[in-house]
Amino acid sequence: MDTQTRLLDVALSLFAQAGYENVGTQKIVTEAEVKKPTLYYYFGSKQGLLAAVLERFYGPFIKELEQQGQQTEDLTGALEAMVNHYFEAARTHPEAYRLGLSLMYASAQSEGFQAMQPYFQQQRQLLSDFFVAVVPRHGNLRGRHDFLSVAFLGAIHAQITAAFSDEVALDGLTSDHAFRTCKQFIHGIYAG
Amino acid sequence: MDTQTRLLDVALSLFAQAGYENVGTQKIVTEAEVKKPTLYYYFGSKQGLLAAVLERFYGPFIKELEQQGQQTEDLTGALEAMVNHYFEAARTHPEAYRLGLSLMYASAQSEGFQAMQPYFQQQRQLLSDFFVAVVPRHGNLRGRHDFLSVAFLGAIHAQITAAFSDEVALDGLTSDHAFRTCKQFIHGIYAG
DNA sequence: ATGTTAATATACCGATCGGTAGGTATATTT
DNA sequence: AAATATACCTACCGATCGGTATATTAACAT
Repeated sequence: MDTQTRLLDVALSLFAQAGYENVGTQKIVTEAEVKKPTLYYYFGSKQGLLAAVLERFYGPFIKELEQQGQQTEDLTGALEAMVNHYFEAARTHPEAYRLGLSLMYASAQSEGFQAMQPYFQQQRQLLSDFFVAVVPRHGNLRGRHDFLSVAFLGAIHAQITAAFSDEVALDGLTSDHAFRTCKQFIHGIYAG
Repeated sequence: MDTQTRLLDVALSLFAQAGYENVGTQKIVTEAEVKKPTLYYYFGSKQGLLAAVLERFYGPFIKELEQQGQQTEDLTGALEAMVNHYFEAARTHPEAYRLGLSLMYASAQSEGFQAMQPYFQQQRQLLSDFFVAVVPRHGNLRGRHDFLSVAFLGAIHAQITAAFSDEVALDGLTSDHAFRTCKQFIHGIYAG
């Protein structure tokens, strides 16, 4: 494996485990078996390294999510597909997803938040656009697309966070779980 | 105002603005107009200071939440009361709430997460117990209390996070907003 | 007046932080 | 063969980190 990739892998792993601010560049290069200037040769700064780590995961993730948002005829189907997309990403790349989550909720001034913010806003915008596009077919959603996109993303994050916190219960993020999460969102708590 | 309180106020403010890991003890004592050993005289360590900051806010917060969870006859009313409790806390003590949120989603190994975890788990337990207690009156919730408590807390956090991120739109966390959040949770997206 | 304790300050510690100046071996291009 | 670019290295920087040994002051009880 080449040096760049090794640095990215190590950085992702350490950032996810201990938090971006708690991982020194020295620890990263030691574990990647290179010296410090090599890190700065490839990524320019610690921030640059974080940006590269995030782009590698969230770039493709959001691109795919965008395509699923196009399908606006079948509301239930589209929502379920999106939840599945999130769950699968969290299940197959838990470190990257966990890191992203922690950065989303970090303080607004922090380097970490600023690196993550673009991806977070893209998701919100994308979901908001989706609910707007869906309005013609579901008139009773009118004027609530912002509220709903926030609620939808919150519902997904909550389930993923819970899966993360219960040891390694990542296997719980199945398509069945996605179905229930989606159904709860659409029909409320009385729709078992 | 006495020295302890001044340290707690300054620490809360700085931790919330920049993140716990990004605030040095020197900055705290400078802003509180004391010297470093004074901080260590009262709180023993930086962690101890954080613990005291969190306890001052989340101690009373959870105690009140616990009382509201007792009322299990009126499901809708109780849920709405709890959402209102969260919203009011976030509106009146935005710094404390924001800090707590950021620590909840921090890496599990980090000092910050470990200081916040007890309060987070108490909330989850409390809500789970509530949904269990409610089952006799709402049989169709059976077996879903864990799922529902996660979803409910997620719904609340999502709305508060959104309010935090849109500049100072804290005023949006009204009882009307709480009503809508609660209704969405209970009846799903089709219940305008 | 004196001893005691609580509450501060001065001055410092070793460790680590992110980052860089400058050099070198190797491969590629001209 | 000369020039250039790539991919690393050794050795070091000033600043800041969390934390402390020790001295001093203020308040109060005896």
